[in-house]
Amino acid sequence: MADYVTPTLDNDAELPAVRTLAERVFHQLQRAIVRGELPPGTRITEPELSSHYGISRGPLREAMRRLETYRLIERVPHVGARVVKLSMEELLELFDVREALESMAARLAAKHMTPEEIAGLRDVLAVHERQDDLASGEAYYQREGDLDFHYRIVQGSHNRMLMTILCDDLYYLVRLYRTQFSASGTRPHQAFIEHHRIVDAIESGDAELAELLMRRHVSASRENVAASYARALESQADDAQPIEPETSRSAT
Amino acid sequence: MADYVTPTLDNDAELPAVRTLAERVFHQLQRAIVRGELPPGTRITEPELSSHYGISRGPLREAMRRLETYRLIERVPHVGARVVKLSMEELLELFDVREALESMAARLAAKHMTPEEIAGLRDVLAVHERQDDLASGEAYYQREGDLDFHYRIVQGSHNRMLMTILCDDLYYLVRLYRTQFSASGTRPHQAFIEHHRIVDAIESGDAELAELLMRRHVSASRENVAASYARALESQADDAQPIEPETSRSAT
DNA sequence: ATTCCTTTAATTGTTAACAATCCATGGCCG
DNA sequence: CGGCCATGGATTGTTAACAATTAAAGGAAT
Repeated sequence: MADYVTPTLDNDAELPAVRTLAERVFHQLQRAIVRGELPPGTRITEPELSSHYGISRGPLREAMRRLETYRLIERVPHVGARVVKLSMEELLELFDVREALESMAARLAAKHMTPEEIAGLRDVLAVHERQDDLASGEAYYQREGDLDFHYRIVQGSHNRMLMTILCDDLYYLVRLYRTQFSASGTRPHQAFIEHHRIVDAIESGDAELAELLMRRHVSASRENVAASYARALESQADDAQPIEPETSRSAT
Repeated sequence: MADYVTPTLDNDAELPAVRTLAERVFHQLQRAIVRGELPPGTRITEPELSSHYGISRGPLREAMRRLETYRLIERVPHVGARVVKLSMEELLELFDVREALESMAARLAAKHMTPEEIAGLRDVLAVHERQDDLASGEAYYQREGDLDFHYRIVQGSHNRMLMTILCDDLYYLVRLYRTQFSASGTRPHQAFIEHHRIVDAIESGDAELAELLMRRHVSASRENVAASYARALESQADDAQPIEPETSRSAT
């Protein structure tokens, strides 16, 4: 619950020292969901999973409850659980939350970040630039780097509650969105420029500016996603596939 | 997990239709903690509590895990759980988070709130005013009303994720802080004025202004708490009682 | 007397069996 | 032929016993 995830790619070595069966299975299930091995909407049944992972239902239920708190699955009493099915509306809502929290984080980071932390942030930017030179097409790793950048600023806020909400509670959800909507990681170059400006503002201790820039940065990212989604909808309208009935009640 | 708590005082009738033992015990424990019947730092031991509530350890563990997600208790694997002990630093951190999220909520509310919702908001203000006339000393219920005001605006944002985080995840924590720091509910009149201005901005659809005013409102509340805490520390310095050693590492 | 180790009691983690609830299938009646 | 009710299977909720880990108490050696 309080392990402040470090997002340095997901290496198989499960570093967070798993001390219990429930923890181990939680990590395995979490990875399976985020990677898409358990597609959204999949029914999760306790006997099946417990036998699959070779544990009994007790620890499995504990793992499931934890998945529920991270909003990766949804449970209904006496009925069951399913892998969460994300909608574009919810993704845009998440962007609003991130805009509010991360701009606050940038403001606080400008006040509280240490010189060492700022140096580390510059290093991250340097790595991005190098990767951008090598393979500007390989947007996947670069997006992981984007996460890294954002999380370092959150850490720099020195606000534990902010860290918990952004880097702990919402971490898996952000990654799940990324895989489910196939991570339309466009506008990488513009993002770089914005990152640099944010760091400059933080380094000069200009809290107001850092906040404003981060706010615009997240907002621009939101609009970018919304636009590319609208485009996808249009081009989809030409094809045969209509939207499946379950999601057709979206326009509330 | 998704029951959008209605904060209309805590009547004993447990309305959220408790369908399971774990749920019932969760509510009982939650209330006991928020009311201070289980003081901060109290060790929670499973055999003791399960026998006290007349259930077995299974459902109790589920209730405890839920308490953990609401940050009302803290667990350490193989060791145990304790009721969370709040510090002033964390309270101020919580205010920063609320400032970020609630100002965003006000902005969205100005865009999305329906006339009916706005009318309901005005009703809440009217009730406050009446209570203020009758008993301006009775700050307790009035503070509950303050919660009601804030939560209606969050509902008005029509952003489910915002609602979940503010009205669900952070709800109990806010109430716990209120009891633990004995709810220094000062400056009620000024708060009324600010509430009115916020509603005016929302009604006229001025998102920018609503956001700014809510931001200042929460920020002022934060400064008020910080100031009265500093005052309390001063007057305490004269008395015999020094701060207990555990919290003396506060000035980081 | 203090430090280290051993042992022991208590608590948490885990398991498997039991009970209650839900959902779907199939038959019955209108 | 369609809708309602009963029945069966499966799944979740709950329980109690078992295993593993931890922290503390007590004794031996330096």
